[in-house]
Amino acid sequence: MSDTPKDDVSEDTAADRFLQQFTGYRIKRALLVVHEDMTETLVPLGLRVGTFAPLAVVAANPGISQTKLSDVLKIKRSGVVAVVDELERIGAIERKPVAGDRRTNALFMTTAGGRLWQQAEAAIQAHEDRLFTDLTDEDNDQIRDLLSRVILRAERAKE
Amino acid sequence: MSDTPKDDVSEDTAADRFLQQFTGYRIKRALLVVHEDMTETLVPLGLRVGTFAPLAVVAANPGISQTKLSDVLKIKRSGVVAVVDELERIGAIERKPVAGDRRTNALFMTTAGGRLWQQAEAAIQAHEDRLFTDLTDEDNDQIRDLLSRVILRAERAKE
DNA sequence: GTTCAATTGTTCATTGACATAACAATTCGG
DNA sequence: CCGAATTGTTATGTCAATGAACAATTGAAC
Repeated sequence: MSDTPKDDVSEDTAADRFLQQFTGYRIKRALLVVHEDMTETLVPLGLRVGTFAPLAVVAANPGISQTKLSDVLKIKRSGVVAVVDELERIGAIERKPVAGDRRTNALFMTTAGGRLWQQAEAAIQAHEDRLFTDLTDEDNDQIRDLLSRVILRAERAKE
Repeated sequence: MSDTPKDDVSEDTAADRFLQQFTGYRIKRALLVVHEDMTETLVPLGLRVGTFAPLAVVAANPGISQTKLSDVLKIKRSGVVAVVDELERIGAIERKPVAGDRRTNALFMTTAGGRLWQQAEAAIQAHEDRLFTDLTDEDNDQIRDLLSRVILRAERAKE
């Protein structure tokens, strides 16, 4: 990546600056780099960006159902199946039957899954510290607060 | 969307808050809602989120090559082909041969494309104003500055 | 109680937005 | 001039997510 031809740097950055006048584009680019670094962080643990969040939710909500999980993650039930399959296949969580309702699966972390989650959480924390190290704690609070307000604002507008 | 079953609001928002402790997840959620609103904004004009940025770059850089466009957009040349195909098919831009190099395409906006771009830019500006209306101008400057620093930081770290 | 509607998890086909690899045509460098 | 590099292109795959249909099960009306 260090050998990128930069015969035209000024024009490149000018075009880049032009595009970044749009906040939406800026968010996309930010997500791109964060996603990439997060992938590198999780792969050694056998996780992906798409399995980290589900694992986090199950860790914090033992016995949660798949439908509930789909609500929290804002993805469809059909999408949850694949993710839960994967996490079960690597032995991190397991589906258990629920007493009063034979339709529902209750999701629990295994003990191995608990260890995995500990590692993953620490690794992601380090990843965020590393990625956002230029930012002060104040900056971090700000960016998170501002993003939250964007999310809330937009979701309220959808109703 | 207004009839979402909310029998369990407190737990939902708790789980949500838990997930949003991760800035990466927050960015993803923010992008999700922004992307959705942006789509609704662009579809009436015959554009998509994925064609807006290329159109913007061609508008600001008449005669740009596809390879150059792929650099600016941070996508591969093969991906540019489909996007340019689409923009050419709807009559917004056109490929023109370059004098000294028969390999290269120079991309230009058509006059219809110019009108389209004017509308699209105004529409997206309105979309951002609407979506970020809760935020002060200061907030907006901050969020954009912070995202930029995240992007720069991460891209520098990749080298 | 029975029956009809709703819920849960699942499968399958599809989409969107990319990436990778190979390729022909063309241009460039020594 | 010839081999290396560049440009656009095609074909193929991947990743994340969606939508539609489905069987099993549960809930509600009455």
